[in-house]
Amino acid sequence: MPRTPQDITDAELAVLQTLWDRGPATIRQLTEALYRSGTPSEYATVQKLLERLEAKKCVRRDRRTAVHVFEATVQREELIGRRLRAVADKLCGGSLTPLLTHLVQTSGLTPQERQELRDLIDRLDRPTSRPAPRGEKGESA
Amino acid sequence: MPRTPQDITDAELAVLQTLWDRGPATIRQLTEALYRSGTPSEYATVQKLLERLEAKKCVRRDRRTAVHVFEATVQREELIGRRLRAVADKLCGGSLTPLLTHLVQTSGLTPQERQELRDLIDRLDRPTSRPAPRGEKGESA
DNA sequence: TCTCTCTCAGACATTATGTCTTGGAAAAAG
DNA sequence: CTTTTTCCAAGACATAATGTCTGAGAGAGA
Repeated sequence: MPRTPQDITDAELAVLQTLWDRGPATIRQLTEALYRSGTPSEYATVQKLLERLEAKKCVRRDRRTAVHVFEATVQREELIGRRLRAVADKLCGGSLTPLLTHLVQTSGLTPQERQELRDLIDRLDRPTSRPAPRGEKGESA
Repeated sequence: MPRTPQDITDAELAVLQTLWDRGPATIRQLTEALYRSGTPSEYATVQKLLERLEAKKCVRRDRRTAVHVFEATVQREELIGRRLRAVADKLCGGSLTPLLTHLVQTSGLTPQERQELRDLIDRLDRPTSRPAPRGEKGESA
């Protein structure tokens, strides 16, 4: 049975993370961010990874400039969604609710997080009202 | 960058699914469940997959009987948890709450499912019917 | 013009993974 | 007890994915 190739590999993800962090960038900038040195091989590696990311529609390349500039076209959220769906497909017959149940039960939510979650669900019930959009939930890096 | 090997591959998972569905079984039983015929090659393939699953502690082999009997030692739930944690590690700095948020927002819950989810969360607040809640390593923020 | 960096295309090495072969032991059949 | 069948064990093998690297040309700038 043929194996399912990974949608995005670890090395590719590292590049993507850098693009997420620093915004559009050139190969050289990415190379220096990922490796310390800028050896030709490393440069070419990043280049290849970008080429594959482009083929996978995860990155857009601006070819108008002499030195191409790359930009992520896939957001972190989107990737998360993809991976979650992959897990659901392989282990839950495609349904996402088991994942939800699992997470609620095992992720050790604090009372505060539980309350936030409740609020989030409540907000789904009446999508018309748009309460304070300021999410105090800080993204941990 | 060395790539991270998959914890459990697709073919291994197929074997595991069969064990989950039918309970403890021999290689032959599994082979016939997975393939229709029982050609020696296919038998050996299943054998190899079981061997790897055993090495990964996902399956226990009872060697006391002449014909070994295999049993899953990892439940579906557990695997789900592992994969979710993998996603969290790679995309959310290890935190599971972003996954939770994402799922609540995008999985298109029906009003009934939303209510069930609320009930589930409420049950976490007063674990009266449930004895000690699952021991969790104190992590997260 | 000369030099430098870039792009492009593709080679390469390593590993993962699914498949298959062989050799010998144990059990079953006679 | 001998023959036959089935099983276990160890490992070879082929393919594909993935990370890395090389070389040829093109274009920009000094």
